[in-house]
Amino acid sequence: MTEKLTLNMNAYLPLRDVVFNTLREAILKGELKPGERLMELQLAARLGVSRTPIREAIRMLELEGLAVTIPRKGAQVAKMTEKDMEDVLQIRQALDELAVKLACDKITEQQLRQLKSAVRDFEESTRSRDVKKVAQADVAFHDAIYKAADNPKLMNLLNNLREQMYRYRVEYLKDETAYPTLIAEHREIYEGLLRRDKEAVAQAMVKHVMNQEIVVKNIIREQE
Amino acid sequence: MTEKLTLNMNAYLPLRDVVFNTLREAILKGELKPGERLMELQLAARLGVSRTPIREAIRMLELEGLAVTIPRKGAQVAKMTEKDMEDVLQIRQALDELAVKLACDKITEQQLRQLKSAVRDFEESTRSRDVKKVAQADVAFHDAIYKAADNPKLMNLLNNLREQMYRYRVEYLKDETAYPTLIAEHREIYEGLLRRDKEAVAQAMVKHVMNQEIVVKNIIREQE
DNA sequence: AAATCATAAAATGTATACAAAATACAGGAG
DNA sequence: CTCCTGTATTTTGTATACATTTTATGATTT
Repeated sequence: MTEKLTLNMNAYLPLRDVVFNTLREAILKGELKPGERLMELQLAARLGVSRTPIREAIRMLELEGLAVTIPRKGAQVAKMTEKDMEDVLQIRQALDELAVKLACDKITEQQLRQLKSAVRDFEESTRSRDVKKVAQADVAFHDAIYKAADNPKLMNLLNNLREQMYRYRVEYLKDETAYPTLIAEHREIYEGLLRRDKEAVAQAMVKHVMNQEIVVKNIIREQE
Repeated sequence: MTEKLTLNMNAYLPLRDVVFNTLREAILKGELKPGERLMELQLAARLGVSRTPIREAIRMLELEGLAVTIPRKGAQVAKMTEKDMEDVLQIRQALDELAVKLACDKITEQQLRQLKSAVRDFEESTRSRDVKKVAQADVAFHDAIYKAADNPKLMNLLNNLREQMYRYRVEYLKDETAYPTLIAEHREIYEGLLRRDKEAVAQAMVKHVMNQEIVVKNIIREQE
């Protein structure tokens, strides 16, 4: 529990949002560890604000599944067991399949071009050896598909699910031997969308998520 | 905006939770209408509490998608357009399909018996002509499947999606001519699970949700 | 009559104070 | 030494006060 947290003071955004973003980042980066208590007074002192915005930010973290609070006992950073991860990945698989199927019907020519360059950017990023960059490029690829699916609620859910496994995903992307497979899968998905071959893209996406599942589960097992 | 709201004072539950439940009910029952502003001071006065628990309850309503807040402008009851409803139903379809497939693998003998009686209860409820009862029995049927799927996060999501269309669902269940179809579909799903025929249950469930989609969309169109 | 601006009223944002509950801790009993 | 138990401390829950922003009002101008 280091003294790292600092607010990214954006004059106008309500403090609860600034605090929320700060805590969210800290949780995703692992600075606040799973199971760690989120004590209002302490956080308030560290961030130099009152308890009010802290409390509201915590309610918002619950919304994202990043914190769990027990009445009159306080909040802690959400823990994630292997089973939890399996559960999340099952859902992601179903929703990613849905997203790519919807995208198949609705994607525009322009969005196809954007997706193509996202595929290319991802390939390039893997050559940079910068895991953070790789992760970002991967997010961009999937976001392009989500946008094409034209279902904001679905996009929201998927972003949220992705966030819940962020920490493990970063670990996952450190394994450079996986890059060729990932690149190939991205290409396959892109080409399926280009041909608007719904069955093919659905299958490719399911495979893509399934591969992640296997690796991520291994990572969790190793950690224990 | 009637003076209806009253707190169900449960001595121990934090006020934010009591307020949350109260407002949630009011929104689902239609006492607080889509687009209506949720003003803290006013709600606080009506419910006889301070603004603090109101504010936290509003944050929690956002979590459920029942309220939307704009910084420095306040919260309002979430509106739902036909497109929103379509989006929700697409997601529901995918996740209900997932749930029933998972249930196919995991459902126990005991849970099968419970599901059977849920099917029977639903049939009986339709004879009662009490829409509220019918809705409850329908919820019980689906919950039995969700429980069998053994994925709490999935159950959570599905309950949440169901909640978001509660008002329309009740309208939907007022149409008695739909009952025979519903009963037949429930039976079909149950029998598929009994045979553990994954393809059959998935198909039956997709059909079931699709039928709802058609009817609910008609209802929305009529309202406009 | 419509538009604009100044001012007043009301609403949200934040901090703080006090109450109630949970936790930690020390001392004593067994 | 372990287990209670009661007290002190910490933490959460709630109300309230004040600051800031938004919204409403109404007079004034065109």
